[in-house]
Amino acid sequence: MKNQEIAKIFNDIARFLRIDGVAFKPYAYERAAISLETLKDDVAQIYIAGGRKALEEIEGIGKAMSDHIEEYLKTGKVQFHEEFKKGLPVDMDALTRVEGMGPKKVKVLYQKLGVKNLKDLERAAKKHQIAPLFGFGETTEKNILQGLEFLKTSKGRVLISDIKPAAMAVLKKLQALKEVEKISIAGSLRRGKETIGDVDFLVVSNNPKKVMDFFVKLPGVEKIWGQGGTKASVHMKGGYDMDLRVVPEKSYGSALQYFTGSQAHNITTRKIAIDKGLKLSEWGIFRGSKQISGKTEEDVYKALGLPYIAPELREDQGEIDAALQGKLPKLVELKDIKGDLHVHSNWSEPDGEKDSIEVLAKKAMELGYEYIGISDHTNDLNVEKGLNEKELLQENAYIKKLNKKYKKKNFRILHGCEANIRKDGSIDVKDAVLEKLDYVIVGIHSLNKMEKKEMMARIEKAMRNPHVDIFAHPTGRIVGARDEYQIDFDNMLQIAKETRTILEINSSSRLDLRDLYIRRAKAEGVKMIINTDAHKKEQLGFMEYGVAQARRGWAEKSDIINTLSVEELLKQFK
DNA sequence: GCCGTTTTCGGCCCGACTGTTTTCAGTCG
Repeated sequence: MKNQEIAKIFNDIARFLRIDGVAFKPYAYERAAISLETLKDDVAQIYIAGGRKALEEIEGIGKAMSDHIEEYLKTGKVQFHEEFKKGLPVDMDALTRVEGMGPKKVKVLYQKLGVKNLKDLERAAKKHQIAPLFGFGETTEKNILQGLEFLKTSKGRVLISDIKPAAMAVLKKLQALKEVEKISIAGSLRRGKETIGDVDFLVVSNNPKKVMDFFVKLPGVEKIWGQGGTKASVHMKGGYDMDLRVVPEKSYGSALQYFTGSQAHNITTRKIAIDKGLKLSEWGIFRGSKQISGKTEEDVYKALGLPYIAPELREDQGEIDAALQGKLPKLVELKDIKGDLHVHSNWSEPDGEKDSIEVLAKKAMELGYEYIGISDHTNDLNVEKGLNEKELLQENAYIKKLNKKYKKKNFRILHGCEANIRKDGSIDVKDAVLEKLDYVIVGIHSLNKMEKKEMMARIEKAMRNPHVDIFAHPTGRIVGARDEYQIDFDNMLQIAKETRTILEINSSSRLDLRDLYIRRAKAEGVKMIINTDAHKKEQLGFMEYGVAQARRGWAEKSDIINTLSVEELLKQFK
């Protein structure tokens, strides 16, 4: 989609305008960029269908913005943007990634020292050319070097499942301190975002110094960026930062609300406060200089005339309007999940690291599940020694036998498979065999670079197979590693609806469907299932990340079929 | 540049920190 490309240009323009000291316009360009980024339709299609008039109906898009969009769609460029670039030919993205470097400093360093990229910046800082410059100084130069150092050790944004276990371990240790009265994780981790920049802890304490001393000496701390009266900041060996802030108890709620974000959500809540003659900050809600709220998050939202809004919804994506109208979804929860149907066993790799069906079942029972579904790969998947049809039937017989044992434990093992969708849309297992299984998952595992039309025909054919129940990782994206296939998601939803195919929310590093797609699937009434795609018993624990993604997609219990009892679940399958 | 059940003109979120120009600009979250 062109949406993201144009959004990037608008963000760029905003930055250039800021450099020139233009007031307010940058804000308008940023708003337009956010609006495009989160738009569900392709802006090119909108333009084709409704012309400029349709463009101007988009939130934050007026006459000038629609000029730019039209120009980009016709020529692939925006002249207004090109002019700016000519005036400041630097790697702005990289340079502003250095902590403390903003657009204006970038401009000064380019004009005075010819700094165009990170290498130039490092050279200039090491030669002490920066400190003498007007508006800079010794500390700024030192901070730039430190910022460059951090960039080298930083992994950037980290996948949530790579960081949350470590964050929870730290949380537990802090919780155990008697000096800690209240504590919570904040930031994007609390909102359940798929990638996390850094981990934020918020604390109420009767002895902040002691808590912070403990924090900076935690195992895994590689470097202490800073430690003050109310804030400590450290860099971890894992390549990410953790921040700890101590706040007064009377501001705990407003601070938690503030540090949880998102920034866009905060801006909107603060505007609501202004409309009510109030002022919202991390310190509380104020009427004049008098604090009227702030001890808990519930209080803060209440003072704004809103019900509590779950962190996963706080992205300024319509949650405030929904809250005002009393139409917030009742989000699905981890405890609603009754089983996991995308699990691989050692049947498909006897000598590998996978666990036996019995071990997986035991783990599922420990998680409080009522069922587990074994879905090994099939014929085509040589990498994972996919089961052939004979083996699949043997596995089926074995599971039937096992189930007799589990019956008195009120637990059931379901038998499925993760079959492969071939190039032509056919399935790599015969219908006669598929028919014997409790359910059938299909997925694309090769030839994922097909043209959109071909790819959609392939997917449609697979979903129309009368035995196919679940479409695994439907868009093919892998967070931070691979973009989605060339697909038409609206079309996919229509086919899923028509064929009653259930779309998977895969909890592994795929996180596919992603949040915005989940929301669209829900809107179309397409059912989904949250699976882990576990290849080891520990990975059954990934479920929480799929649930977080589902919640970010506004999904309710009724949208997710593995919240059903086993009898009801089986009725969902063809 | 965009927007509007208090506005078609006058607003655009808020506070902390840093360095330095000692009153405020730049940056961050």
